[in-house]
Formats: sequence, C-alpha cells, structure tokens
Amino acid sequence: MENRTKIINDSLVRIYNDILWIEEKELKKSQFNDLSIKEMHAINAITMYEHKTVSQVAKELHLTPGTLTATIDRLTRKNYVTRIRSNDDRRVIRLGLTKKGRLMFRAHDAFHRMMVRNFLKDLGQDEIKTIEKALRNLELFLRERS
Amino acid sequence: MENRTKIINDSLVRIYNDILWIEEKELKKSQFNDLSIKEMHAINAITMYEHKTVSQVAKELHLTPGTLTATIDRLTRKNYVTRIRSNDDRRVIRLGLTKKGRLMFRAHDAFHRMMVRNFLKDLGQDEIKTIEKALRNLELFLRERS
DNA sequence: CTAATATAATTTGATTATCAAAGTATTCAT
DNA sequence: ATGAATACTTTGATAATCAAATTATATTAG
Repeated sequence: MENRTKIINDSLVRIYNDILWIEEKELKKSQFNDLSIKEMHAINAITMYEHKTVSQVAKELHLTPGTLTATIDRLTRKNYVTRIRSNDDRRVIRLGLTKKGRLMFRAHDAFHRMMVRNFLKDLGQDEIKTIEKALRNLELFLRERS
Repeated sequence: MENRTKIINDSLVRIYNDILWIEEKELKKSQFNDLSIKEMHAINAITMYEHKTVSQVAKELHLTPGTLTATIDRLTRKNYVTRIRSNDDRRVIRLGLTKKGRLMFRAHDAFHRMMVRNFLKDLGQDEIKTIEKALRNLELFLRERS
C-alpha cells in the first residue's frame, strides 16, 4: 500500500512537471509566442468577461498585488489586457481581455479541455464519479491547510 | 458531459495553483525557510543517493543546464547540495545531498505521501485502480506531445 | 596519434518573476 | 472632517530563466 502511494505520487509529480512544460512548448509554436507561460496563466485567470479586480486575480494566483501589476503592465504593452478604472470605487482596477487576449484564452482553454477528455478516456460513469470524489478529497485536504 | 469536463478542469487548475502555494507556506514555517520552493524541488529531483548528473536533473525539471547551475550554486552555498566530479568522465558533475539536504528531502517526501493518502481517502481497491488508469491516460497524452 | 567534432558544465548578459515595504489615491467610519 | 482602511502602484532587491559563448574533457575519423 505504501508502495502504491509512492507510485501514484511519482506519477503525479511527473504530470505536474510535464504539464507546464508542454503548455510552454505549444505556446512557443503558436501565434502567441511573445507570451511567457506565466503571462498566459494570468490571462486565463483574468477570464473573458468577468472583469475581475487586480486583488482578486492576485489572490487566485497566490501572487502579491505588486507582482501582478508588473505582469499586467507587460500584458497591456503587448495588447492582451486592458485596465478599466471602476466608477463605483475609483481605487479599483477591473481587468479585461482585448480581442487578442480572448483569442489566447480560448486557445488555452481548448488545450485544457482536450487534456481532461484524455484524462477521462475510456472511463465509465461510475469511474468518473470516483475521479470526482478523489479530486474533492484533495481539494478538501488543501483547503484544510490554507 | 462538456460541463463535467469544465468542472473537473477547474478543479484541476485550482489544485495545481494551490499545491505549490501550500508547499511554499509549509516550507516558510519549517526549519528550512532559507529555501525557495524551486530550490526545494531541485533537492527533490536530485534525490537521496542516486548521484544524478547536472544534465539529468535539468532534463527532469525541464530547465536549461545554465539555470540549474545557478540553483546548485545557491544550494551548495546554503549547504544542502554537494558537487562530486566524476572520475570516469571528468566533464561530468554528479550531485549529492548533504545531511541537511537529506533531512529536507525526507520532510518534503512525507508531505507528498500525506497528500496522496488524502487523495485516495475512502477509496476501495477498484476505485484506486480507476485512479491509476486515469493517471496513465494523462501521462500517455502528455508523452504523445513531448 | 592527432585534429576535428561532440559533450558536460559553467559563465555571461538580458529579461521576467517575485516579494516586502513604502507611496498614492480613494473610500469608509466615527 | 479626519483618521484608519483599502486598492493599486512603485521601488529596490533577489531569484528564475533562457540563449549563446566559453572551458574542459572525450570521442571519432583519417
């Protein structure tokens, strides 16, 4: 049983290392090769139309606001992201994607969907329920430690 | 079904973001708080007694040798890692952990084991087989794209 | 057996990524 | 109205990263 734990752990670590790297490679080959992988993930956290605030996105990505400001500066310069000063509260910046940003978002999203479909390949309904249960377990464990 | 894909994808993305951050927090609270999370993962890729070469470890972590050299410099300075010049081939550096490095390795490994045990909590034998199948699916998908 | 070629690691120079702490503008609470 | 709180940006420092050049050693072709 401990042995099985180790095998599953090693598999998870490999998956963890490989995903970022493969995403990076696909990115470099694409029309969006002026972006780093971190910039891409910022775009994906910003999302298409939610107009989240800087603090919200920083929190989701576990970055300090200062770090995110720097990333947004670059993404604005490269024309993926726009800053929208809120009218309710003029301290707040809401974030939006440009047309180019939305294109990027959809491309990355498509990759993720494909990855998940492959993850679940050849699994039946009950088996998918098992996966969902395990993911809930893990999220609960992680939340306990937050 | 597409909706389910999205829910699972979002869960995976949250897990992905949270794991690094929680590992980082635990690290900061521990006796090894002079390490960054990347340095910790380098230590874990070096492993206890395999004496891997710089190129080998760089490849596993998908880093250029130059990047790893810089990390090893810091880890050597902080007394976690040792460089061992190979006698077979004097171009090669083999990497080892100091006593402190091995202590760190074991601590991180323990965290991972706990995480996996929680991931598999309350799952039966068949359910664990399902998880293993899904992870194999994912590794295969990732390997196809390497 | 040497000369060209290849390989392993390091160095260099540039850019991005990151944080903590200080600063600026705005809002909230009393 | 003013003192505290909040949202974001700036600043200064360091880590993380790469591509390309360099150094030292090995391998191979002639």
